[in-house]
Amino acid sequence: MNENKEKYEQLDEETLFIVSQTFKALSDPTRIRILHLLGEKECSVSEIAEELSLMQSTVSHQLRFLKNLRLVKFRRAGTTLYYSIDDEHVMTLLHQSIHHARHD
Amino acid sequence: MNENKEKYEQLDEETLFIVSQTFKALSDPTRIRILHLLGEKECSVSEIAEELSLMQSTVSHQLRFLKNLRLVKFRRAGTTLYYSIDDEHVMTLLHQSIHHARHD
DNA sequence: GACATATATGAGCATATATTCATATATTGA
DNA sequence: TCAATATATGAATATATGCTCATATATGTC
Repeated sequence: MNENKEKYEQLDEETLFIVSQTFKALSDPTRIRILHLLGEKECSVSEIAEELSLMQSTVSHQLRFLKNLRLVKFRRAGTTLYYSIDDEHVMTLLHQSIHHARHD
Repeated sequence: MNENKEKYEQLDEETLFIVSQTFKALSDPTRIRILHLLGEKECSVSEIAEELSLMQSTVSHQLRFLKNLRLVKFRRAGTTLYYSIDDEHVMTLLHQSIHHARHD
C-alpha cells in the first residue's frame, strides 16, 4: 500500500544554470591559471599576459568572461586596469579542487 | 636592493589538467543532473533516463564519461547495471555550488 | 589635437562537445 | 539456441568554445 520509493526532487532550471556556468568558468586551463594568479595578487591585463605567457587578446577575452560571471572585478589607474578576485566562494572551490588533485 | 615582488608559483601541468577535467565534468547540465540524482540513490541506466527524461543513449554516453573520471561506479545485477557515486569529494564541490547558487 | 600606451572587441578558424540514430554486445530464461 | 531485455558504442551532425589577428576604444601626455 505504502510505496517505498521517495520522489526525487529535481534541481530547478535556474540553479542548474548557475551551477553549470560556475563550473564552466573553472573548466578551462587558461581561466584556472588567471584565477589562480589573481588569487595571489591583483594584476593588470598585461601583467597577467606576461606572467602566464598569453596573448593580451586572449587574456582580455577571458577576463570579460570572468567579469560577466562576477568572478573578477577591476579598478582603473590611468590606462591600466587592475583585476582582482570578486567571488571568494568560487576561489574556495578552486583551491579545494587543487588540493584534492595534488593529494591523490 | 631587495625586490619586493615575490615570484608567482605557477600551477603545474598535471594539477591543471586534473582540476580542469574535474570541473569540466561538472560544467554540463546533463551530467550535473545525473550526479545529483545518483547522490540521492543508486540507479540503473534506464531509471536515470526515465527520471531525468533523457535518452538511454545520452545517459550511457555521459556515464561513460563520468566513469572514466572515476566519479561514478557500477555493480551488475543480471542485465541491469546500477550506478552510484564514486567520488565524494567531487560531490562535495557540487553540493557546495548548489547551496551557493541558491543562497545569493 | 596628435600621439603613445593599455585594453577591448569582432571576425574567422580550428577544435571540442553533446545529442541522436542505428546497431552491437551482454545477460537471462525458455 | 533463440528471444527478450538492458546497456554500450560508433558515426553523423549541430553547436559551443578558445585562440589569433586586425582593429577599435579609452586614457594620459605633450
